[in-house]
Amino acid sequence: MDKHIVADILNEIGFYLEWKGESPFKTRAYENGARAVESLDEDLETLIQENRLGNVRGIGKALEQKISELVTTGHLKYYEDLKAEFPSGLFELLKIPGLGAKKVRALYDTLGITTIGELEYACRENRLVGLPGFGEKTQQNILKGIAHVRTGADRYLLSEAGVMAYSILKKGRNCPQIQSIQIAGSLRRSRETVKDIDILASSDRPKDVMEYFVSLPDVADVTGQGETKTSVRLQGGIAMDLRVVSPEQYPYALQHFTGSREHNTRLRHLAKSMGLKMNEYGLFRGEDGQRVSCADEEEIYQALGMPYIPPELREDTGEVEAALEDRLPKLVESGDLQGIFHMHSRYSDGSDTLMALAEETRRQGYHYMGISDHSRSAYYARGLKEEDVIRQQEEIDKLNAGWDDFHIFRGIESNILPDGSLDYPDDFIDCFDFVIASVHSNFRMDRSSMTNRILKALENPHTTILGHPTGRLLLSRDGYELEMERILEKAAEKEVVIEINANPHRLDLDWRWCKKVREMGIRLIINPDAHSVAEISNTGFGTAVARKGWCERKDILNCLDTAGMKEFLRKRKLDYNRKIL
DNA sequence: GCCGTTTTCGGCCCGACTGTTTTCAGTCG
Repeated sequence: MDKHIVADILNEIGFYLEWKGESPFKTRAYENGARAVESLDEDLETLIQENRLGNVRGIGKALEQKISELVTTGHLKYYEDLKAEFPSGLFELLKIPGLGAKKVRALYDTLGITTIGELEYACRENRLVGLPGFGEKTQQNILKGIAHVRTGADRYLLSEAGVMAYSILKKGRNCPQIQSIQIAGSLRRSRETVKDIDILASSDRPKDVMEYFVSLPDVADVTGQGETKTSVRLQGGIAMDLRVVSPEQYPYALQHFTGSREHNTRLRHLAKSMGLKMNEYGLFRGEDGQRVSCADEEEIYQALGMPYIPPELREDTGEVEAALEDRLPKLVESGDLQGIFHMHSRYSDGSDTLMALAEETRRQGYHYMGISDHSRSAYYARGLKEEDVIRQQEEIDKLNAGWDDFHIFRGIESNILPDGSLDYPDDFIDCFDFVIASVHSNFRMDRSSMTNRILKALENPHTTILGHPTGRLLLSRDGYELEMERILEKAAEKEVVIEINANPHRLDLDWRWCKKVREMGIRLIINPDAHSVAEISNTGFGTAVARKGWCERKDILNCLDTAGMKEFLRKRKLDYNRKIL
């Protein structure tokens, strides 16, 4: 059972318990449990089988038992009994911004509302006005909220949100009252999708700054405005929060608003145990309330007895413990990448020539690129027939002869056919320097068939890289069902490299798995999956994923220099030829 | 319901903003 479903059910239980007037700490325990499950970086079923679920922070005996029952049997009696006490639909109402358990209950108790449709009707009939705790404004906001929920756009790709955020940031830098300004929140942590944009600024004149922002043409609607915080919705539909603090408060506020909430909660607990109080305005000594002076985030972490934790790691997945024990990874950086693989040219479905791709890649400071157009069965993408491959390789050889500081590797993105075989016969496929094996068809196989299909591709000695391992498209398509642990074990055994596909719609492998992959000694490669010159810069999103996945330079194959990469690929082919002899 | 160098009971992170209220509950992050 998918962990997101389990988390939803725990949240739903929390909602019912709150409704019933249970202890707020108990309802929070369910919500914390839901978050803990949501952010697991291991397979839930494995954790249960190995009896390790109870070790997860936030999951105690009771939740362990309930989650186990739910996952192993597909049912949870406690939940089903509880749910039966309530009309269906109530939980859906929580999706509307501004509605929580208390207000939903009030709507039900007074007007009998159980669905979003009924709620909308009641608002249009003006029935909410006059209810205790409700008024004209609340009713309007609920209608707006319903409209927004119906658009379905509650999350945005990192790339999309990033573009909008940078545009705002740029304008903010033109505001003379602003001293410092920076993107915070999940965007700064490079989450693959974000719900909103958080911008933090420092100024001695916060009011002017607020006014400057709400008057920007990007702002479609102001949803809240206070002395230090303004909330707006931008033209593109995404919500943005702007916080303004004083220059002295800025480092603390940056740390605070970068989050994650879970990371900050951990830090505040730790601070408390050290006799300190921590909030967005500072780190304060308990005895005299004096601020511990910190010039930047680094000094805040130092004051808490640990080295600086980069934003990408601040997800409460062990980074605080690692920092305290001084075993944080030295994260890979964009400048560490020496070259990029997985590029499509006009030979298949790319829009630029080999020459154009090579020139731009070289211009961006890389020393090599790996061309991998689609293989022959990819009709939809004009996959290469054998004679096309030969033609392309001749062109590559010619181009390579013209450079001494750049190299094009000759590869292919081979479809993994439904039976797990690759797309060209063995005696032909040997002509490539590398092969990226990817699934592009028959996504709806059952878990075990899909796993076996990919395992077979990994067994194939020609497979150098496993491309976009889950096939997910963020916000539109879940990845195919597969047993990732078995895939990874096989990749480790066969020394197959796992791709971090940097296309912002994919970001696949997910960062939550990357940590495990590197612990297993498997190498990852950050690939743009570029179909044009413009998409070469996607690579940066892949680097962000690698950083979120705790990866160091040594974990990433394309940190090898040209000679190292040539040697790596040559050795793999040698090993293969030895095996077939 | 969870958790623990204050450890098996007794706490549980912290603050901003809104809308309704006339001092604060609810929601959000």
